[in-house]
Amino acid sequence: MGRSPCCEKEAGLKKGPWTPEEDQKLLSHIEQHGHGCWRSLPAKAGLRRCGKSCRLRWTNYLRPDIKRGKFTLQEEQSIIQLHALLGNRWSAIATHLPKRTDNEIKNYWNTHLKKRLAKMGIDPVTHKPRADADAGSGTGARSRVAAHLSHTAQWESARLEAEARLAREAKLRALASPQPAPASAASVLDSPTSTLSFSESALFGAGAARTPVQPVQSYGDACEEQQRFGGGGGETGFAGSGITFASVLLDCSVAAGTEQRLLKMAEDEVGELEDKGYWSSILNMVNSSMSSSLTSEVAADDPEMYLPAAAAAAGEF
DNA sequence: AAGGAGATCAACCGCCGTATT
DNA sequence: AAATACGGCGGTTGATCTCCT
Repeated sequence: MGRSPCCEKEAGLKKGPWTPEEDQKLLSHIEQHGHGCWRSLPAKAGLRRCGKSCRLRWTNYLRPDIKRGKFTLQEEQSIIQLHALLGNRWSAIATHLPKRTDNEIKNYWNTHLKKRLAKMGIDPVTHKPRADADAGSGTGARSRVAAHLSHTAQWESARLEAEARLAREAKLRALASPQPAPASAASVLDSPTSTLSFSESALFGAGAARTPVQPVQSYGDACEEQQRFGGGGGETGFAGSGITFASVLLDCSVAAGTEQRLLKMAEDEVGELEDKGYWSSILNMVNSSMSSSLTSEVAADDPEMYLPAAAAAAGEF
């Protein structure tokens, strides 16, 4: 025998949109008793819904700490950056967007951002410029940026490796230290809908508070730039997200004190690159390409100058 | 004003990892 | 160790809304 069921499966449960009456029942029940076991909640609350439906309604709509309405530019930037870093891990992305649900972010990505990136010539899945987006481009800055983009595949594999490594380390740390993470830290890191563990959140920097990602370079600028170049020019937009992607990755490594290992890993990953300046050189390239057309808030030429900013920003990530 | 097309978003579905027995 | 429940996640659907002709 496995675990005993907390409630029996029931036929004839209601589906579809929730009525205000149902919302009220669910809301008042949770306010009074908490949700407890979702499976048994509908019966207790007098609802003819399955527990799953109740949980979804609560987490995506009824929770008081949910922000609704239009996404701000900064939120858009954060989503794009985080998507480049994490892929379709909506709950993980939601962890870094206070008061936004994973469902809302997912919907916004699918209906708005994906299309916008595609319009800018960026593949929304890989965050790399589409092959056809280069056709007809010829300006110096854009060519230079395009030349740098071959590194993105290396970035991608290095990123995945780094993520896995940091997750492993976080898990080991959690196992090594018997005392649980402070409740405050855990709670700040939780998103309204995500149950992402503290150890997983540690991916983004040990002890980092959960605040929105502070973009180093404005996605808005990239959009403007894209408009200036016209619809086909995706490279600039990509460079815009690329530099923040770089900063995000560096932020993680600096904050977690793993930059040396990350550098080593990157070297292994990109065999043809020989020295530890790999990440710095990428940053340099991206920065220099950006500096030709965009005003960057980071040191454009010297990656060493960039690092303190990254370390400072790590606290925000 | 009517109808069609596209956009939006709440909700469902199926799968997976973890907890429990 | 195996079986099962449960909660959570990401993908998808379909009802509704908005815009265009």
